Amino acid sequence: MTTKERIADEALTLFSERGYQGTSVKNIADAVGIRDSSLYKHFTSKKEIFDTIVKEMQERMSGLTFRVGLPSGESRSAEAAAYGELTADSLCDLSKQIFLFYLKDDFISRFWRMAMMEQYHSPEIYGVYRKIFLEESIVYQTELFREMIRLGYFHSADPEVMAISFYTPIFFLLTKYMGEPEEEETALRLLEKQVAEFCRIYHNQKRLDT
Amino acid sequence: MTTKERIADEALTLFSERGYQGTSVKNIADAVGIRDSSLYKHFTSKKEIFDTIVKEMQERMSGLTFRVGLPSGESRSAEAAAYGELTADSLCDLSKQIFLFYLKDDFISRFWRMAMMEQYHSPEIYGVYRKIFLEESIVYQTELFREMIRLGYFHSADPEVMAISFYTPIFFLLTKYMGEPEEEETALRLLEKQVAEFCRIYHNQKRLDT
DNA sequence: GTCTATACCTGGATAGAC
DNA sequence: GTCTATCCAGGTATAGAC
Repeated sequence: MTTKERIADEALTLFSERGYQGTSVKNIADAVGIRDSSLYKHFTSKKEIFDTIVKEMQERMSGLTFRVGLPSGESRSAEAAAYGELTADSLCDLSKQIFLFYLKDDFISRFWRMAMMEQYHSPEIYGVYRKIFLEESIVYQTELFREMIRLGYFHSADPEVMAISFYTPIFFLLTKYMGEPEEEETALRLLEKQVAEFCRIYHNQKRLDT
Repeated sequence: MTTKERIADEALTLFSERGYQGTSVKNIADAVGIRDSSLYKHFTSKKEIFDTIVKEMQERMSGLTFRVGLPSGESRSAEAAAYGELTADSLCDLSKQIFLFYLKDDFISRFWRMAMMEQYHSPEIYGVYRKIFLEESIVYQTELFREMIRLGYFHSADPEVMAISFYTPIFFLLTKYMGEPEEEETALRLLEKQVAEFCRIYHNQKRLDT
């Protein structure tokens, strides 16, 4: 890890804990173990460190067609088919994986926290935050459920309603337990109950026998 | 409105737009139309202004047993009975009222925005924010659905799952459309669909005929 | 590429006249 | 209770030696 990378990394940690304005260049330099003035050999300004972090997140998110847990490169109908093979139990596991990915991935979780705090201070982070956590997930899952219904894996229903029903509890629990890692078990138990109910309502058991 | 109240009011507006640290005492004084030094005749510090706002919110929230739209003073089973009389349509109206209350009430919406940004900077606001927007709503609605199931207004189901299913879309849509007031119609349309589906799943139509 | 030293500014807060 | 004047701390950023 180069010094430049270490600066960005420590900055993200501090930004996610104290906010952008609550973090001084000296705080970052201290965390890295250099003098604040030395930091300007790597970045021209504090703002540039912030921008670099945002850019890094954008790249990670476009590289990773994650969204719902699958590697990129596959077509939506291929993904839908893969999901369709899932039993209710493994759909539950999947939701937990998504939940824990956002909660535990060092970069993502720190970025989420920072973005939540800073979304109204810069138009750029406002856009990135909303795109990733509020819009793309819903759009993507809507298309996925639409496809899965078409293929007969789920009962016929409004796919957008399904996407919102599936995603909003995950979103809520992430928001709620992001600040309380020790309550992770509680969150997972609640999530489990929600997904079980979701499956009870929408999942087409019969399709599994064909 | 006294000068002291105007200071707190303008401060809340600025805090909700730029954050606590992003707002200077001079910014607040300018908005009120006095010099920054004069402000210290009303508050001993910037922090005290912030604390006053938090306290005000706490008082509003305890005075108003709002939570789901009913005036305080009635017992839970009385409330449940009142809700039970609702048709699916009026339950939908109710959810919109809750949504619009949080979104449109000047004080609440500014406070929400500020709290979202500042939750990790002061333990006190962390507590208040989570209590109001993440915990109390769920706890309260869980008890309410439990009662309504007992009275036969809803099908038998896990009341906590119902509360989460009912509240998390509202929470998500609030988070999403808080920054985009011009998209209010979109949000209401989505909310309507969610509540209709919720009623389709859980509401006991037969009970309405008794 | 790191250091010391420093310039420059803004922000929070106080003193004291009116 | 508002003003002017002022203090002091801390923050961003630059210059120049090593």
